[in-house]
Parts: sequence; structure tokens; C-alpha cells
Amino acid sequence: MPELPEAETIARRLDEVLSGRIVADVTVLREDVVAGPARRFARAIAAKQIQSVARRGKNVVLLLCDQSRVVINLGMTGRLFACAGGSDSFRDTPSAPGAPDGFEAPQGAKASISGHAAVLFGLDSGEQLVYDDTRRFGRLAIMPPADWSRWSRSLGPEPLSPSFTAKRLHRALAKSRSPVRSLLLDQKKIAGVGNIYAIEALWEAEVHPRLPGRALIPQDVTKLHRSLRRVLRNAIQARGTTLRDYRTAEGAMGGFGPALRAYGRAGQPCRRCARKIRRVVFSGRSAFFCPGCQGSGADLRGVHPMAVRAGNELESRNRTPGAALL
DNA sequence: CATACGTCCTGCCAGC
DNA sequence: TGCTGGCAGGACGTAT
Repeated sequence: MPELPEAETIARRLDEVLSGRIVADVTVLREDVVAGPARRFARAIAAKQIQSVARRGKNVVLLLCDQSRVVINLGMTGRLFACAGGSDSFRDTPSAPGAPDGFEAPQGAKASISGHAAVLFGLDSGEQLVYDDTRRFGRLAIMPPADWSRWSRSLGPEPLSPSFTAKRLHRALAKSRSPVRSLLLDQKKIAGVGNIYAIEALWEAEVHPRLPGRALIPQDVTKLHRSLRRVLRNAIQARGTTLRDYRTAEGAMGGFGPALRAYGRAGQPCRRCARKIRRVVFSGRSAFFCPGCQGSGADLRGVHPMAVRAGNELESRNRTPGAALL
């Protein structure tokens, strides 16, 4: 699940590798990952120089020489990497839907092209930038400056920017009855936070994920603000979290897995108080928390007791997504 | 308006 | 052993 740290890791590397390169040609292999007609997408990018690669929220953003941008949302399983081999080797590989996956990469290859390659950007250097996406939840969009600015303004603040203050976090949470975890996932409120880092920040701040936003007291908000930033910074330093699919642009796994304190740790002891981490499902997503230091759920301020019970009944004892890979 | 829920998509794994 | 069904989730669309 590429979130802010994963997108940041990929963008930093691609900025080093792609800045100054000219996109010679664009091949859309899976039309559904591209916003709008594939031909229009390809034509808008072809023959343009990449000025830089950056990030906005969970999105990797290629800035082109005409100031238009390629905005890439990696969804669940999207990968971006530069591939040394020419495009011919790939085109010989069948990749029709339902067909067997592409060839095995040679041992030692930095990153392999799979049968799920969705978009190929041929570069003037002879290399190619590959967008690969098993589940095709990701999206690539070309945005002229006006579209970009409108889109970017529709997102919340960058949690690592100086303008993201505790006061701003308070404003994002204060009026809502929704669980604080759901609010942290809302990209219009804060850009770039996904389930993993929301859960980790809440554990760090000792705040229950189901607590309604407006039930957080000022001390909670201050702690949550600090822990959110700390967790994201640390995860960037570790080059992100690989549960299963995420890879850096170099094809490496993220190193933050062992640092996870709550996510995927149901049944394991809390690193603060040794009580068992619990898993509950609400809003269609897993939440992990320590009933000792984040509250059992029975004492949630402002949550109807029936709602708490309903949520806890959905607890799973043994199955923890991605746990085997952590 | 705020909130909740279904949908997309494939790979994986538990269970039969 | 091989098959099936449930589950994972980011963002968006629709419903309440």
C-alpha cells in the first residue's frame, strides 16, 4: 500500500534518474489505468522533457517541460521503476489478460517487468520507465497547469510541511463524529496518510482508532500531530514499508516493517505495555490498537456502547493481513 | 452537508 | 491435490 513514505522514496529516486530525460514514446498496455483516452495521454507526454519528479500526497508527480504534470497514483499494487533493457524484449512477451505472466527476470536484475506492466515510457537514454500494477487500482493522469493546481488544492496539507500544524490537525478532526482513523485517511483533510501510518501514529499517540474526531482532547491532538510526523519521517528514512507488493524504484523492499508497532501485530504483545494488540474492522478496514494504552474501546468518549460492541465482534484472532511477510 | 457503504481488481491462503 | 470463496484496500461513486 504505497502511502506518503513509499511515494516519497520512489519520487526521490526517479528524480535522480529521470530529470532531464526526454520521453521518446509512451505505450499504454492497460488502458484502464490511464485517465481519459490512452492516445490523448500518450500524445500529451511524448517528446517532452522531464524536468523533475516530486510527490503530492501518495502520488508521484512528473513535471514536464511544458509545466504539465503526469500524476501517478500507485493504488494498492502500483510500481514504478526504470528498466535498463530496451522495450523490444518486453514486447516479445505476451501480456494479454489471462495469459501467463511475463518472463522471469534474470538473476540480479534490479527490477523485473511482469505481465502486469501497464504503461511504458521509452526514454531518450534507451532506458524505459515502467508502470506496473497487478490490481490496476492505480491511475495515471496528465494534468495541464490549471488542472494540476485545482487538483492539488483539492487535497489536504502535506503532513510534513511546516504549514501542517497541530492547530490544522485539530481543525481537520474537531467537528467530526467519524472515527479518527477514518479522518486521517481522508486525503482532503491530510494528504498522504494511509491505513498503515494512521494506525502507527495512533498507537504512538496512545489514541484509540475509533475515537470520534471531535472527542480528542487537545493533548491527544498535540501528541497525534507529533507522532504522525515522526512515523512518516522514520518510514521515509527506512524507504517505506513492504507488506507484500511495494518496491522502491530500484526494486528493493522497504525497511520499515520491523518498526511497525501495531499494524499487522494482532495477538502480539504491545511494545509499551505488553498487552495483546487487537484487530477490529470498521469502515471496511482493519484497525490495530493496544487495549491497554489506547483504551479498550469500552471507555471511548462519545461512542455509543452498541457501536463499540459491534466493532469488537468483528475481531479476528489469527488472521492478520500481511503478517507473514513482516 | 456529513457519513456510510459498495465497487473496482488480482493474488493469496484457509478450508474442504 | 485442486478448487473455491473470502479477504486485502485507495479512491471514487452512490445512497442514506
